[in-house]
Amino acid sequence: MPSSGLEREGGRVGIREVAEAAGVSTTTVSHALSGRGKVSAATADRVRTVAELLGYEPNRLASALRNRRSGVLGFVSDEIATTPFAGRIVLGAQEAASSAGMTLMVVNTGRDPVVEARQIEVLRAQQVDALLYATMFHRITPAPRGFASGPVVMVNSSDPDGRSASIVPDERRIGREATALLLEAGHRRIVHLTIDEAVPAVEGRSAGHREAMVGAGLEPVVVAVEGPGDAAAGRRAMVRALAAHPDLTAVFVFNDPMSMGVYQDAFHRGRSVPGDLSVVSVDDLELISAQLLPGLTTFELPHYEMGSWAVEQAVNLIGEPGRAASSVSARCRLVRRGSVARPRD
Amino acid sequence: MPSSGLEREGGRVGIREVAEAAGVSTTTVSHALSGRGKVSAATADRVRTVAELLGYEPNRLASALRNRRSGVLGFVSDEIATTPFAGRIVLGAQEAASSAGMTLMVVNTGRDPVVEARQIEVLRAQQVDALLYATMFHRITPAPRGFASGPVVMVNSSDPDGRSASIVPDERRIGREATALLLEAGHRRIVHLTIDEAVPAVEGRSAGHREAMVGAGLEPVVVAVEGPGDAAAGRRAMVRALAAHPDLTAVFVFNDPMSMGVYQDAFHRGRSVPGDLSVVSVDDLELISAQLLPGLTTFELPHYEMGSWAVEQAVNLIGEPGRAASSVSARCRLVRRGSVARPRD
DNA sequence: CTGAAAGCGCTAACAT
DNA sequence: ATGTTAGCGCTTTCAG
Repeated sequence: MPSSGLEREGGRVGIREVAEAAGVSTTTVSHALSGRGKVSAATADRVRTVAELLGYEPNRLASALRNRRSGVLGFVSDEIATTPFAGRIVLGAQEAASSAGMTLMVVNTGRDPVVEARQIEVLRAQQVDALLYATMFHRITPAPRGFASGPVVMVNSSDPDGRSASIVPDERRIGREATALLLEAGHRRIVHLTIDEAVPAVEGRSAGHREAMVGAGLEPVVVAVEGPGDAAAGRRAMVRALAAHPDLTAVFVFNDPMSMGVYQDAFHRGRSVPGDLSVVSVDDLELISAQLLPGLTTFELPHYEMGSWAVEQAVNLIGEPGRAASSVSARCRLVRRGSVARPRD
Repeated sequence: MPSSGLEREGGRVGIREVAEAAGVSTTTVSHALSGRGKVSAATADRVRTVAELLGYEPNRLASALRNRRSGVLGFVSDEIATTPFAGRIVLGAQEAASSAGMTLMVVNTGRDPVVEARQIEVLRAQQVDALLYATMFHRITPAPRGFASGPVVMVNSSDPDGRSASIVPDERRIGREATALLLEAGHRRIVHLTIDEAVPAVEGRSAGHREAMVGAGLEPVVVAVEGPGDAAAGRRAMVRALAAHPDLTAVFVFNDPMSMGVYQDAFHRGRSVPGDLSVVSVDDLELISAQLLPGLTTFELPHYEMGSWAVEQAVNLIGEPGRAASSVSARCRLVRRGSVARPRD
């Protein structure tokens, strides 16, 4: 920050210039600045002052080359532009990396295996110390091939054979807790609106729902429509649900876009949320959940936390080859807005 | 990709191992692989084959150190987690960088000047060749201080004194074209719904709207409510607009979240979109625009294009100190969905 | 057309 | 406590 005017006396100032100006060797400068070797407090101080005065800034490339450690984490994501999910993961990763003195190098694969391979190669060439492999939707997918130079941790996806560290949302728990919320509000005629894809998010939430219903002595009813899980799917699901169960009072919806469709259907029928229909959802896409009227009560997917956990994990694993790779399910926070109430009857 | 099994004969394979295996010097390998020096076709071929066989991968850090060019672009964004905008900019930047053989190092400032300064320092220490400075909302803001080692290009924001290269959306044109669209559909009683913030997006769109209205011999009417520009603001604006102009047939809305509020208001009044009310908007946040019923006709903000343009610009500027920094306004594409129709009367 | 050698900026044995 | 020195892996004069 201080612009002493002394900076850059005819060229970039490196450790050598500092050494010269302080009247010591480069070794001493290195030691003084890193605090590693033994340097007298006096010289250390002088070196630091001189360095600051000269506006010295270490060249991390040079030290990376020497240390065989770049201080850079490779972040590969399958998709970055469609939802704010990617941003939340990146942000979490970003901030954790920053606290660990590391930086993120971000690449995107667009879910193309060829691009993925090429991008991982780029990251490897940049000597990244670890690889974060993030997917925007919870999936089970093999860990990326071709990165052997350090730990790999998967974010929002997991390895079929659980060999890589990974963190995913606890889907089943979401299902249980969402249903419990409705149950506690006094609902009995609850239906779960979802899509029929064989992915962990669908299966987990559904399983959790069934579990909670059965636990309450109720018959679970699940309406699964063809995906993708958007507002149109939500409308279709609602139509089918009401056809079969005209007296339902609450729905647990797979995700926020579908919930938006549920609201649309309710409006068209002149039924009010939450007066005539309570809804709990999953995602907390604020663009939807906070803008809907009434606000949507929904479980936040823990993208930020998954990103930061993954970085912490990766950082701990760097340099410890055989460390146990832990796989974690993250609990999801409920964001209460206005879409759940006691049933009328 | 080929796993010959010969790779890593007891350690990382570098240019030296390749040289040895091919029976030439490291110089020749370097020349052969980069195509720069003069090497006979035969040796060049042999070197390439051997390199591939050994699974050789250049260490970009080493070459960066030597070349004083890292091949890395610093990407600093003010906010990355709330909208998909950031993702689109990053994606555009990402892909352009990739085609130019460069990589992106992403940092986030959370709009905190202290964090910003620190992050830029980190980027500088990583020897990034250029800096991209992106904001998620179009603003006028001074170019970042403290980066003198290469070009800076601003994305979605511009320098008050226009010294840095920058690209922003052509807001005024959006205003003109949106209004023209409504005019062409036959509307006359049009109101512009916006917020009262002194930012280029608000002012530009509004100016364009007035221009188009005046050009059509109509009196422009603008309803600006207090921000932020969310669904609630859209509802408030709609209430005020209808109070003053009960017979309006179309609205040009500042952004998609506000348009969502406009839809909500219309539903509550039992008026249909686009039957009773046409709406044109700006953003193309697909989470909203494609999920509303009917789909929202809206101008897409050119985030992807801005990201890629910025990278191309930066790449061209690297190594050309005194090059002219161009500032550009990007035209925005209209995405037609179902929210505009001819007026009833 | 090919190779020897210097050096990018930093760190860490190994002296002193 | 401080300095000498040898590299990290690559590129590039400059000689041959």
